[in-house]
Amino acid sequence: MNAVSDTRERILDAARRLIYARSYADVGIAEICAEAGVKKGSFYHFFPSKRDLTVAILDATFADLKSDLLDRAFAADVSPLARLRRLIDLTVRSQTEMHAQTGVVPGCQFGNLAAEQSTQDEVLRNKVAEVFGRLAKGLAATLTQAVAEGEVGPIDVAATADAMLAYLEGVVLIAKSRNDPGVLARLLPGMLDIRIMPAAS
Amino acid sequence: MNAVSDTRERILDAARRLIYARSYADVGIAEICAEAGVKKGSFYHFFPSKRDLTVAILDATFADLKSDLLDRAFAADVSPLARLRRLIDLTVRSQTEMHAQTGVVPGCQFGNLAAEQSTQDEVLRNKVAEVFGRLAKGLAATLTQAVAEGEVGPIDVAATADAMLAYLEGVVLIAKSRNDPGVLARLLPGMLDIRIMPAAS
DNA sequence: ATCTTAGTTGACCAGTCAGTCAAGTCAAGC
DNA sequence: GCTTGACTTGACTGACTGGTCAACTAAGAT
Repeated sequence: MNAVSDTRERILDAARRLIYARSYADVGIAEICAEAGVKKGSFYHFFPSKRDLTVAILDATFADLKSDLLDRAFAADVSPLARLRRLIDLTVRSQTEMHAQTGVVPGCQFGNLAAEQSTQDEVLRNKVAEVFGRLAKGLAATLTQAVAEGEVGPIDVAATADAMLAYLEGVVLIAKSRNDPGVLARLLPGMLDIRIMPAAS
Repeated sequence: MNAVSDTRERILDAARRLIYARSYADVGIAEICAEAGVKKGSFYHFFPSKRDLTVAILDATFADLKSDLLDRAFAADVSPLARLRRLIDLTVRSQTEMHAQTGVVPGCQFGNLAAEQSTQDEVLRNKVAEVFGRLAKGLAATLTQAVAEGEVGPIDVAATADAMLAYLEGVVLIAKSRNDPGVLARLLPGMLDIRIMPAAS
């Protein structure tokens, strides 16, 4: 037995791959264990339940998304709007690559789970909402800078961030339903023009 | 035995309600039958498989959406843009009502299924894509009129229709993940400002 | 050497899954 | 009355579900 076991990590990775490629309900514990090369009892040693595993997946997925895509997109070497452009490019590239490798547009892990589980599992719904909140916050921070730098006129920053996130999720979903990554390249740049104005008072 | 059996209809209605409230995978044939008041053998008399049932659900759902919402929204008594506004209002109202009745924002039946099944069931993916295509087509027809009547400047009509649909789906998904119908009222009107320009040539 | 603890296993549990099928019922048509 | 076809049932199939648990293993500490 190794000094540090990597079993938990193997389970998490296997589950992430399988669930992302298919869906939460379609992937069972037995399959995850087979993929990770462990037995079920080990699974339950590390994760009290399937739901707990999924919460851990969401955290790990967000952490990876942040280091692999968001931090790159939002690096301050370019203007705020250029960062949003870069976010779009990286997203298009990511989904396109996955399509090239697997034959399917997998969609967004968070959006997929939200659509599938929100009405049935309050813990998972809340967790996804939390992740969505973080994503929107990152967008809002960039928009705030864009406004301060005069790249963007006066807008409701929080609402615009939410709207951009919604648009991103929607475009990814349509691309997934058509299994055509070309949809992303065609529609996602439109995200840059989304503006929600402050309410008239 | 009645001259005309309503069993098929009862099965379809029961399945629609259950799957819309939860998810495709979370609702089993046994439960659908119990809800419809029939036995499993009857189910398989009318539907060869769960997937076939779901295709029928998509058709019935679209037909109802068309008569209950789309036809009203797109009635020609107002200008094209006003029709889009009406579509937004009706959508907000519909999801808000369902939230009031059930405590959850159920999202879009088509989007939910796309997210859950697209990578696993090619038949269902295709069917949803087809329905999305019809929805986009309706939007495109209205946009074409808006352009013709000078309400909207020159745009890529098909792309703008797709973008609007994507935005609608995304907003509904965010509202579902937050279980807050207020998101719809706040963000959905932004759909009116979405424009995808013709590619520069 | 013994104890402790983290990790692992295999067998089990009760329930559920989509689908199958022989047999039965009923109403309409001849 | 008999036949037919639409519809319905109850029991079944083999597989699978998330989760449980007693027993075991191995490494580190004492």
